[in-house]
Amino acid sequence: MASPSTATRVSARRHRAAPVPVTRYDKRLAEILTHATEVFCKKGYEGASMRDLSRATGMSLAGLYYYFESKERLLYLIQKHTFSTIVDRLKKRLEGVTEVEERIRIFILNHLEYFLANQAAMKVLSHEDEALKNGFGAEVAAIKREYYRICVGMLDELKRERGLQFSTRIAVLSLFGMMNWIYTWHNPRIDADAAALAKDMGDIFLRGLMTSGKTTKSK
Amino acid sequence: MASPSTATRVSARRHRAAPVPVTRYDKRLAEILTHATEVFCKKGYEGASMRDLSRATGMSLAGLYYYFESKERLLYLIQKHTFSTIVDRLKKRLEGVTEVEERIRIFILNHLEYFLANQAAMKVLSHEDEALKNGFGAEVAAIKREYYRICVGMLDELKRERGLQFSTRIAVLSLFGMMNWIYTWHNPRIDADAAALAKDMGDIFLRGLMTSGKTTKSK
DNA sequence: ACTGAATTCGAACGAACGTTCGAATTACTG
DNA sequence: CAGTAATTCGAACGTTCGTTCGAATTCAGT
Repeated sequence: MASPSTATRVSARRHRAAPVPVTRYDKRLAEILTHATEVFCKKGYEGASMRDLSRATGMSLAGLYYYFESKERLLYLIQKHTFSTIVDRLKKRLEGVTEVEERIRIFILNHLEYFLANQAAMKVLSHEDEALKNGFGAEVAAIKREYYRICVGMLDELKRERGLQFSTRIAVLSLFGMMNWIYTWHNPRIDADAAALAKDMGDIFLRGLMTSGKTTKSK
Repeated sequence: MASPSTATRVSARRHRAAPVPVTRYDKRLAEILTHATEVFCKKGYEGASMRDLSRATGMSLAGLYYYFESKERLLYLIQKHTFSTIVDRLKKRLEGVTEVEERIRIFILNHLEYFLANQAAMKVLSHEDEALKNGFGAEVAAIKREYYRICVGMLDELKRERGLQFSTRIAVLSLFGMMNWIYTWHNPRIDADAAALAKDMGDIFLRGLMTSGKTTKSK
């Protein structure tokens, strides 16, 4: 029998950093995902055809369907992998860091670094947000919610710790807006790198919040 | 002979607030644009079919082509009209206002008010940014550049007047990010209105810039 | 070198796409 | 009310879409 095509297997288990077999299948799938990401980025999910993907990957139209069962599932695989990776990296970076402001700075830096290093994937993630139908969309939305809540937690802590007053929801979503909008304008030839951008945006955002207290500075 | 279909006419002249004839043609076109905006917003430009538009407007598939010669030109009409309107309103509101900070506040308020009052149109404008091919895209891009430059001018003035230090480009694009991202999250049932949002975002942004002097953080 | 499983392919499917065209209908003017 | 222009439509066009399927090819283990 052939045709796995569910692409859920990805070489069996994933828990507890096993050697990770990285079968032929996995490598090929990863290649396809990379090329597909580029195409989706350039033409949009709806605007990209399976024939475009076939051309970009060098694989026949029918051959692609050995690796995933539908175009929508392909987008799901890209989004799921991209978002999971960024969340995982964030958690690793936050380990052991307790100071609130530094945690928020790390959050911003992690986001922007990954964003710029994987521009195509992040554009697909941001731009094709609503492209997945009910079934597939739910799982990606769950990861997004987790990511969102991490940021909410940080800002709530900052608020409590320094007695500030602002709407956490608006603040978080404003921050996401600043960062995610990058995919519409960032030009690696003229714009600064992730670290510099993270500093600038972090300055604007944090200083903006920090002077928002109703309390007069008592010190 | 029939079929204007260029849709450039829009009842002849437009300069100098004439009575504006508002012909039958103009009214019908405006109706179609409204419905089309809704459809593009819901399904995306590529994802929306001419048959979807036919259903939404109640007009036959062929009938639509009496008002515009292609789907792309329809998107162009929507974007051009939306963007021109927001720029016009901004200029009117800025007349006579000289204080820098107030001008920036007006800029933010104008943007958010129009954004929330015309959510569908603004989402189509933001989201389908790259959908127009060379010919059509250039004109919309020109309006966008003008809008962008207005904001750059304000921030440069703020910078000079108060002796601040920050990258105008990053600041402007961060502000646009904050504001434009709204289309991905704003829920009229739970979120505040434009005025409140403009205040919150204006506070974060302006205070963030204002304390951006050379001064190091005071611990 | 042989063999069964894993991978790839050419060719085709029906459906949906954007667009066209001549005829039919509706609205306006005299 | 007639006649002309403005508007709308049904039906079809050629293309391209996502997907399928059986056969062909390549790979891994003996």
